Amino acid sequence: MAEKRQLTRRGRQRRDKLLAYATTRFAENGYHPTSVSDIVDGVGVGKGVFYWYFDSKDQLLEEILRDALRDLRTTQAAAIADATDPLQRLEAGIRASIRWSAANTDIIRLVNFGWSEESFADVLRRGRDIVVTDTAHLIEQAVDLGQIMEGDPVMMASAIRAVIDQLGQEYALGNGDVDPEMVETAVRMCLRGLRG
Amino acid sequence: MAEKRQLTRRGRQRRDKLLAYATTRFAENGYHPTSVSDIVDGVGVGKGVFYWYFDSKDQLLEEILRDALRDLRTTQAAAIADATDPLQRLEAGIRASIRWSAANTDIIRLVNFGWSEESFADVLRRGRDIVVTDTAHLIEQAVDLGQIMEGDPVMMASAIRAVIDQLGQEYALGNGDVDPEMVETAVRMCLRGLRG
Amino acid sequence: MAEKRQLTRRGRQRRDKLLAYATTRFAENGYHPTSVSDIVDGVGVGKGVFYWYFDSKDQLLEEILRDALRDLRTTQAAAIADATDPLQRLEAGIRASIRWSAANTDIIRLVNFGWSEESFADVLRRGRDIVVTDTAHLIEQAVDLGQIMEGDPVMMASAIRAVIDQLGQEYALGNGDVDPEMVETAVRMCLRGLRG
Amino acid sequence: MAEKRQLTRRGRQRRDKLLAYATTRFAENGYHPTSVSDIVDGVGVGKGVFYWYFDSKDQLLEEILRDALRDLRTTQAAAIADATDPLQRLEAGIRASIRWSAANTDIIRLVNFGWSEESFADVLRRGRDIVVTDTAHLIEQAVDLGQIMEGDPVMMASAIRAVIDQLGQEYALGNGDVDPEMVETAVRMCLRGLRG
DNA sequence: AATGAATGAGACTTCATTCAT
DNA sequence: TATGAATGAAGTCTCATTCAT
Repeated sequence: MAEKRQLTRRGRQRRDKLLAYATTRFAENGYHPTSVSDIVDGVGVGKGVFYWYFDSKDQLLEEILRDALRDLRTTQAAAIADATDPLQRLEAGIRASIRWSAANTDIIRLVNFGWSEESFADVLRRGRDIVVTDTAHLIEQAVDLGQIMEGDPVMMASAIRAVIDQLGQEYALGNGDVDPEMVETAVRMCLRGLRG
Repeated sequence: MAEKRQLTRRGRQRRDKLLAYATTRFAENGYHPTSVSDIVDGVGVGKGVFYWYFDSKDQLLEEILRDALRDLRTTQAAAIADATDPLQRLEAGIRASIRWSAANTDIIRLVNFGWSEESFADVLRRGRDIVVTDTAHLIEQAVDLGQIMEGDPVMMASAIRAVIDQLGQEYALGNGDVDPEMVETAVRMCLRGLRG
Repeated sequence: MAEKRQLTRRGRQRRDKLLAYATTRFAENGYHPTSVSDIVDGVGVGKGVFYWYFDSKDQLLEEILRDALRDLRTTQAAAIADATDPLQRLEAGIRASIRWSAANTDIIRLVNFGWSEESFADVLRRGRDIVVTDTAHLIEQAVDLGQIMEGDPVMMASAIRAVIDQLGQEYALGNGDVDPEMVETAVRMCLRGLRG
Repeated sequence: MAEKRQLTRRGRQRRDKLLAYATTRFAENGYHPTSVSDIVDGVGVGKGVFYWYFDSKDQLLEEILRDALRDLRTTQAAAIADATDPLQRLEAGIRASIRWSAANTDIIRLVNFGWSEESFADVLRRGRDIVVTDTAHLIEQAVDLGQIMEGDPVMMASAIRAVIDQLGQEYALGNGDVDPEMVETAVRMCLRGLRG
């Protein structure tokens, strides 16, 4: 219901505010320790507002996760559009992902949490499979061209994603900036490792 | 209180049983969704027993995490004891870690969860710093010998750990076995990436 | 406020639509489980409209009940107008009541519910006392004429009403029709029982 | 769960106390207006106690209704056991039912309410069918013996039950006593009406 | 030692009602 | 007039923890 409600501009703003505040609090405090009351108090609205815009607390987190993974994928797609060489596309994707990761450390934390409960893990599996599959395709192409060594492309893609998330989150400088050395380290770890 | 109690042999068995069952349930179901009642019902004891052996549910998880990280460190130390060459010690450590990871997927899930709440993250930070520092030391030695390229050793160690956890968990075959190809992929991704 | 508002023709139609829809839903679903939102959504108007026409959800039910009892009394009065003999008037009243009961099973259900909460029971007491008193008067007259045996007329009237409501509701055939055999059974149960 | 818990004597007493208090409050105040808090506060226990003994507020009412109908049936069965003549058994049953009705006005109110919501009506249908069927059997036998006039026995049984409930509730004198004149009126209304 | 009944704060959620637009 | 966003009190229910037995 709340899902399909037609929102006015002000409505959409409120919803976004709740979404943003909840994301921050969930990441800071943990999902369960953060109550719906905390959220609405923080935004300064009544408790009913929350349920006007969202079906439930669970559904809110699912939406945060789904949106985030969709956003990541869009970002990656845009980043690799310019290059044509698979290896260059791979590198561009990695760089974009790290930046995204550093700019969304809250989300990374939430994703980490999400894997710990089956209902959220379902959402994540769907979303992550897409992202990993995209990368795996590039790897396959690079393998076909002899650019990188053979091996299970999905496994490699998975490892790459792990490095990106970990470093992106751990070495974010705040306000979305990234330590450039970290980006180079990540790229190097991934690509030199892949090269034949 | 419960921490220092002197336990009989039967007492220690009970405690271990609770610990093991809780680990499994937390990993399957999530920490918060698993109630203390679930745990004691599953083990077939009364609720008082739980609070006889543990101060609180939180403290139980902290103990699980602490024990696990200590166990991992011990395992790694044993694995690298035989070799003397830093790079060989690194490789041995990676292989041992992956096996450990695959044999303890439950724990990896719990660790993932633990990072999402500050009180548990504290415990993890302490434990993981040790593990990562161990690896970083090896990397430094290898760098000094010119075996691998220069760079922030802690950052590299962090990336390695990410790959290990991810692949170890994702490609565990059940009952602690590991896909050998996966181990090779992980080692290769880590080491070739590091080599000059 | 809403009580005395002067309504346009369209206004009255809307109000009646709300009244009718609410009656049906309350009867089907129960009063409390049916929310004001259910009602306005079902009629296809905004929530403000509801509070334009009714002071509250409670007041709406009170009005439904009051209207219904008034309608029943009017129906009965019309039905017994033709006859002059008390016993014949009684019988005519019973027949009319049963038909009304069968045509208003929704209302009977709501009346049943109404007795379970004091504020509605107040309304019902007032309305039902009138109906029962009317019947009791007829009984008194019949007793005076020796047509039926002596006894507390109010009590007898009360029993008659119980039979009518029960059979009327239970053996309604839908769309207001009544099983003729049921009417005869009811009349017989009431009158033969009364006769000296 | 709560359903099957093995209760100590003290446990059963507590449960019964809650059951009794809830019945009274539901009857006085209405089911929905009476909150679980009202009940536990009234009995002077914590809120968790309620959910230790009952699965939900709904389930509690269902149990009240089921127990009551079972009790009524038992009472009726005991009352008619002595007589052998169908008509005498019928009369004995009516007298017993009225006494029961007068002694359980709270229940009658709750039953009335129960019919207004489908989930409770289900329970009632099952319970009442049994009671009505018992009576209908006696009627059939009496018809076979030519003691009362022909007609749908279930319908007649239904009408009898309506009279009993109505008069029993309305003319209860408190503390379970009954106006004897009322009992006679009820018996007379029912039996003289049935006689051929 | 052990049990499991009891506690009560607090979680999520609903909904009658109000009011800005 | 009409809408539907907003309010917030109140409802049902859970669960970590305590404690009498």
